[in-house]
Amino acid sequence: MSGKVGSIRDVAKETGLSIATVSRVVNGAKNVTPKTRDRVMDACKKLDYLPNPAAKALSTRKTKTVAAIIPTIEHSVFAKFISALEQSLEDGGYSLVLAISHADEEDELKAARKLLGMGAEAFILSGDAHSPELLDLFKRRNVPFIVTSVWNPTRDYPSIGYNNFMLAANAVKFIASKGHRDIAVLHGPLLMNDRTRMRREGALSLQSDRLELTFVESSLDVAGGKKAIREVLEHNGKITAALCFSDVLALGVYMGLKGTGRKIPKDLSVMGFDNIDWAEAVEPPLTTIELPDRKIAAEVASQIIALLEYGRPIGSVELFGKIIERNSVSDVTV
Amino acid sequence: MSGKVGSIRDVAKETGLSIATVSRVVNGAKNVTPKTRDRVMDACKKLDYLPNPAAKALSTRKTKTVAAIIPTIEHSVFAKFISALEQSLEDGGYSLVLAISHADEEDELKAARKLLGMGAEAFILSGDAHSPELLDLFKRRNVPFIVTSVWNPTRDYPSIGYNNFMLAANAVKFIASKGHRDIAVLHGPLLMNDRTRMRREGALSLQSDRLELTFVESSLDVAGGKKAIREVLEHNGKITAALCFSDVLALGVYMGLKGTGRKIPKDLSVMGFDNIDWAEAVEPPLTTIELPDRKIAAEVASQIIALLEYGRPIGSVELFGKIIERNSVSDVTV
DNA sequence: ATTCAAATTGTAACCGGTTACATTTATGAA
DNA sequence: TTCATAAATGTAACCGGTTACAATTTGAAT
Repeated sequence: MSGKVGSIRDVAKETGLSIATVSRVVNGAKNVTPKTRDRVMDACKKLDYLPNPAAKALSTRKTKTVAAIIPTIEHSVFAKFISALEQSLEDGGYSLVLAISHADEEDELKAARKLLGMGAEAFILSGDAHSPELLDLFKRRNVPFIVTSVWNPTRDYPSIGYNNFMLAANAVKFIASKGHRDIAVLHGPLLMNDRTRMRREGALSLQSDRLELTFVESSLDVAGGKKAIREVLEHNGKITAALCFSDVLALGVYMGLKGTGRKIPKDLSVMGFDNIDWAEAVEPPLTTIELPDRKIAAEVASQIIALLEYGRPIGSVELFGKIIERNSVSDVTV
Repeated sequence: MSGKVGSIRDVAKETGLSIATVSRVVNGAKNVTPKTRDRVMDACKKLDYLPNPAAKALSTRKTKTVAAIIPTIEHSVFAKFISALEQSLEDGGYSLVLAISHADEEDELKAARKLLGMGAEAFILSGDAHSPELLDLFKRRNVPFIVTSVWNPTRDYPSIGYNNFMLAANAVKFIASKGHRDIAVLHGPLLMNDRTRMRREGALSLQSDRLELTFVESSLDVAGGKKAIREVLEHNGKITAALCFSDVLALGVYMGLKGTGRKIPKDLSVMGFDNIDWAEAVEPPLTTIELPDRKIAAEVASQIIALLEYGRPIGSVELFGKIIERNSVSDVTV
């Protein structure tokens, strides 16, 4: 399709200079006369010259491209993360290429092969469950990668994220501190989602004879939360609070209560996870945990760039969530 | 970083064959002896060989990469679109590279330059407002592109999407058919968003002495819808229905009504746009317009591939929205 | 066994950049 | 003016694939 596009030799011919000189000015080398620089720049403009990326990548062996593989882009947490990542990478002169794994290790592996085949220089993975084959592939080819969303210092590769176990434990503690003794914990699918699993374990670690936790798994959407809260309330009338491992589930709880006569937070306290953009606008405003997704993205980008540009090794870093207290969880009314 | 990776000449050496033959088997040419094929494949596996994409792109002048520039990824409509696009392109052997324009023509132009510099062979743009410089750049370099989300057969470049003017007009007609005469129309920022502008005009075209439309602009999020509905209801008590050009605004309306004593749909009918995944789960279930975003993505992908592979020219295509009637708009109670 | 076309494999040029090294030009001190 | 040195520019090899064309092998027919 694309018609003839000017090459560096065309520019050289146009200016009467050599391709080496053209290359120098295009790459901003300092040792060129201002006069020649201008001459070349004019010719570039005139010929509409853009360096051929393939040629450049071939001779420098650098594509300035990093890959991210995420389970889905259709959840705002990931969308926000990707958006921030793209921004940070861009600022550092790198491009982001994206693939979706659908939370499937096989798909992730296939995506990684493809992205490698596109020249990705480093990888950003999500979560803590990856096929051994993928890890092996990275090791054999010496491809740097970071795992995000989770923080797990026990692995031999770097992870940047939060401690899901702690986050959930802290949320439970917060609710318990309001006097709640019977708490429903709503979460999305456990299968292939170690983030959710870690949160569940964190909550579970606080279970005791003074604190009864009822776990309900549902699809990770509003309909799931709605269905889940209705079911659990029907079977267990003592529950006074619902902890949702995702704000969309919390919205489901809001909707599930409509028409039941129960009010939030008088009859049921609800707490979310993520601090999604509408968490404050909902009625009553949702108490939730703000996750530092943009910060993770920035940290990931800066570490990857530091590695790729200066060989500085990547270290794991833990980032912390913050409870945003609004009006959806109240002291238990005796 | 990456350690030595095998090149095609290494594989040739390993097998004792020539690089041409290796290239043939790697690319699945038919005229190779099965025996040689196996020999090469084994060596590839053994040496962990992956063809260098830059070299391949350089000699074939094909990157198998298409670019999409979208205003934001943080709205589910775009996220869904991108997800579907990635899928369809992938199935056709192409990769998607993504950039975010923040609904800014300058950013869009910059992104396009960068993506061109990454070797994108075709572009997918969103909406109908683009800098002339960008259009000119594409024309000069003969880069194929499609505009999506909108359908506008008057332009000299192809667009695949829906007719926003008609969509909004139909929505207004639908609400009016239930007997409503005073309708609030809530929409996001008009600035830099021709989709919203076209919808507004479509609604406006139905304004008459029998049909009073009150337009309210707000930020495109739940908080915006909430604030907007409260304001408009305060100033105009006759309003019996709210048409929201986005489901998130509709959710804002739901929230805005809480505590005011007004009920949906008894006191206020509300209709959305998008049929977002939770539209059905909300209480009462939201009547809205389903937009064929996945279908657009599939259509866009298949046309782009047909062009890139077989030179088949791209044609504009109009896709239609569909009103999904649930329980949030009712006949006006006199 | 010989011949010849068809099938397989090899050789080498080319894609469009970068860069080490060689060459030319500019600068300034003697 | 002359020469030493530094700065600017040029030459050509190289990155790792693809592919036209040449060379070789295979196999069927005579």
